[in-house]
Amino acid sequence: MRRSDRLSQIIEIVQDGRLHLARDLAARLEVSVRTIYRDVDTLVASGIPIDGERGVGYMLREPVFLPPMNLSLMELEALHLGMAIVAEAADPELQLASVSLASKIAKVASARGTVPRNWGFGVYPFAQARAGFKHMPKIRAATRNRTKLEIDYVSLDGQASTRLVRPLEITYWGRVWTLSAWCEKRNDFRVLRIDRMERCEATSECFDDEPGRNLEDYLAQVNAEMTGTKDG
Amino acid sequence: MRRSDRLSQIIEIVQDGRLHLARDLAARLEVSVRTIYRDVDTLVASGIPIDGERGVGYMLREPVFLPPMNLSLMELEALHLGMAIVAEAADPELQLASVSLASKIAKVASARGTVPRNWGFGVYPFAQARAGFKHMPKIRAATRNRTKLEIDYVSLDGQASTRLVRPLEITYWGRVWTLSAWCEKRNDFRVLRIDRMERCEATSECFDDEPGRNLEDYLAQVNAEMTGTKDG
DNA sequence: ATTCAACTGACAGCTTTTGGCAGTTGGGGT
DNA sequence: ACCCCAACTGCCAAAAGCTGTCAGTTGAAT
Repeated sequence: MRRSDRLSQIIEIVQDGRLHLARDLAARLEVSVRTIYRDVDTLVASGIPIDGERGVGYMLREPVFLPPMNLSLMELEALHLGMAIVAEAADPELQLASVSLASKIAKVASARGTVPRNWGFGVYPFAQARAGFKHMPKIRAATRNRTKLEIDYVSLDGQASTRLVRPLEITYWGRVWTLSAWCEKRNDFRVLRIDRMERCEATSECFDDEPGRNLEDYLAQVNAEMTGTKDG
Repeated sequence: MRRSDRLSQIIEIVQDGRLHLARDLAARLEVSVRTIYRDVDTLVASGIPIDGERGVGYMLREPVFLPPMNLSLMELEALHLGMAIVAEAADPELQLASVSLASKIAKVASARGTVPRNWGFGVYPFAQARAGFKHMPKIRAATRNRTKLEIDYVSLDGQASTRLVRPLEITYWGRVWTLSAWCEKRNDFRVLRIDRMERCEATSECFDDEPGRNLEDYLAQVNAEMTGTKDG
């Protein structure tokens, strides 16, 4: 058995929440006690929270260990969404857990361009991630297929409007999903909160990657705003 | 630098989505090219999706890599619940992603006692994970505090009943949450689906760890059923 | 004070990893 | 058809890391 396999095995054994003696682990894995001490050392050094107490034994503090894993973008999104929902819907204990898990993941999966970086915007603490979530499939499909959307929207100050937009990018803000779009009505870029959309219909109207109205230019504009004159 | 550290570093480097030559990696990590080839082999063998093309270079196919992590039981539960909800509520693409993520996690975090192993039972495909979820805090608390619960229950065939139970273990079946409990009415162990509970109240009545009526004996009984005479 | 079991340091022997070398393979360009 | 590039493969000796044994020390509980 390779060393690395043995290390995972130690984790698996210790994971049951009960006490384990180095002696027993040694017997089970057919190595010397000394080696177990060294292995435990290695594991602790790489962040696995094994508590050892003299005269007592070993125990894993946090009972579940997630080995390295690959996620598709979609899976990461599902995870974020799930945590967002649980954070609001479930009982306080689970809320805490989902928030802490989300932050663990966020800390770790911040590869450029995959998870939207949190710009300085305020996060809207009152919104529900679930609200208006029913529109997501349509919006996602329209964004992919480059078809325009017709949206009944109610802005935060209660103003209702109907607009035709070119969906560019869906962004998740921690608790709120937004759609960055080119608004044909205002003839400008707009960020629409998905939970404020009363109605959302796909149209048969397609749109092209017109300069000045595409995602790239939108992002460029946002970046300019962030680095340039910072005026309300 | 240890080998395992080098492996993680390779992942980190390759994660940027751009092309990398073995030669460059070798220079950066101060090892020979030969070693890089071997390392990439190791990584691919352990499931990290690195694409290598002759004459081109290396790239990571899936852009998000989750390094090893420690989760509390509660966090794992939040994750499972979140995936269960997303699997039902969201659009098809996200559904797929949440299911595949859930199975990845399940495959990996299947330590005895932490995540309930999937016995041969049928999984109820029609239920909603969210249904009856409002009872979860009470049930969880009662399970921890060893206080009995009074439950209005409607079985699958429509039979309504009110029972006093000792909550022993909450189990997640992929789409349904159940409570394994000692039922004072039937004087036997019962598995109650949480989404079929109409009402669920904590009582002030505590219970002790009586042999024959505790979790250990319940699990033993289930195990006996699984390994012994397999009769409907 | 004794016991228990986690820990530590040292050293010889063993296993794995590494670098270098000499190839092969597949794709793209000329 | 030819060449070039860079991923890949097999082989071997040297280097590095891992392991077991042994002889201790430490901290906590009894």
